[in-house]
Amino acid sequence: MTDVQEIDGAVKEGRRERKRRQTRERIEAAALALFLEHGFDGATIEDITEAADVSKRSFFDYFPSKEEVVFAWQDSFADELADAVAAQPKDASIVAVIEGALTSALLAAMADPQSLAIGALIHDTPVLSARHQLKYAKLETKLTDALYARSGGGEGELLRLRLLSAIVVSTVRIGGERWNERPQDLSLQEFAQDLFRELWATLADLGSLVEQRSSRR
Amino acid sequence: MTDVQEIDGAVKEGRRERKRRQTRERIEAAALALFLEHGFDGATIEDITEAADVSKRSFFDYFPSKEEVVFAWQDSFADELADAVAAQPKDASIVAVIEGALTSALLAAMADPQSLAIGALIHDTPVLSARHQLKYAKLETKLTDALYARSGGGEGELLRLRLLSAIVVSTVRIGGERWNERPQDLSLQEFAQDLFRELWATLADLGSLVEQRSSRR
DNA sequence: ATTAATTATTGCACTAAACGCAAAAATACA
DNA sequence: TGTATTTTTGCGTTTAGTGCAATAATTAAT
Repeated sequence: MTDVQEIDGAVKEGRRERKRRQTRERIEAAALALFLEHGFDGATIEDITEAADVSKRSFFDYFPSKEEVVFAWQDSFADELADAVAAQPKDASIVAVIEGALTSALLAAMADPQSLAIGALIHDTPVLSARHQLKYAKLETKLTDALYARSGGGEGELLRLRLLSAIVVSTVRIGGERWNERPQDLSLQEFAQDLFRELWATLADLGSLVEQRSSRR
Repeated sequence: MTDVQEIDGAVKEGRRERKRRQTRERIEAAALALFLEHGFDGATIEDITEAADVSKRSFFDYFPSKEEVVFAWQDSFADELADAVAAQPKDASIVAVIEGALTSALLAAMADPQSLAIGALIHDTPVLSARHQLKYAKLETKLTDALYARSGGGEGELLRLRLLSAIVVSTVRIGGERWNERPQDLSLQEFAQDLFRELWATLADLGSLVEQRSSRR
């Protein structure tokens, strides 16, 4: 008789997969702990592999670089956001879609209590900051794709959706920065509400400013 | 008799400063040429220093890292933009200020014929892409500061200006990507005009969308 | 259970980036 | 000319990251 097999249509993880996942988690945990204690540059890969009890060489079998360990935990955010966009009611306006999807994705992502400490680590490690910005760029393209797939307009729509995505992602980024800086007297949910309120208000103001301008011509 | 001295209040560069500048330029030119020929990773610092005829160690006396050579040439853009913002007429609307300042700063920056090739280099070198995003982040804060200094509103204005800056910088970034991708049948000036027209139109649309939404409540 | 095929882990050697330090060379100045 | 200052260099060291081949663990087949 073979080991473990399908149960509900999906293949269950055997010893191999399980061990691999455990090792990966061990490395990740050791790395984050050391980074938070000694800073990103203050912890070498050897320190990490020693703490996780694997060879230095194996580290690179699990993560392509030292930086990636830091960002691995939030790799799924963009996909979750895209799913949340697709899950919004079909007749909702684009504004409502964004606010709904973003809020739910954000609440899910910020559930991790470590996220604040990691945010601080990223904030004061230049190379991590740079890498972090890339995340936002990817998030932006994913969001654009999700919105485009939704309201399947023509190609002319693409630039606008791209701009809209950029605006939304920027809002998230700026909101994140504020959230990390300020003493939080608000719940995350309230915070997100306020942030979006401010965003929509700003857009409304800008919109009317622009209207004035073009009508004056 | 001493060497060279003041002429119009400013100290002129002596042999030392001149040589240092020349060496810096030599390294920069050699590096860019090699990067464009063999890719960023395909050219080692030794290759560069050999071509520039300086010791490997000296490289780091001029540039803190290999990456910085690529970005050194555009270090001044953010400052030029800030200056351009300050130089706009006092009574201009914020929309006009941004369009005017951005256009003039962009035209100046894109004058360098190498900028396109460098853009391509950055585009397909992940570590450079990441670093490049940081540039936009810095640009954003500088723009926010410049706008804030201009229309010296209260602190409540800050978040809005930050959002606006983010929107504008995103527009520039997306525009830059388009500019690099597409075959350019337009002059940069026309291109910038079209881009801003699209931005303002998008903002106007969004603005009215948001108005509808909040009035429906 | 034994064996064969996969896959994971490791050790070792190697390249290249980046830093510290002190000697040597170039430059400025008196 | 001589002396102080700054620049350049050489050398050694650390660390990230890769390639490769040997070894160990796991799975699958007989």
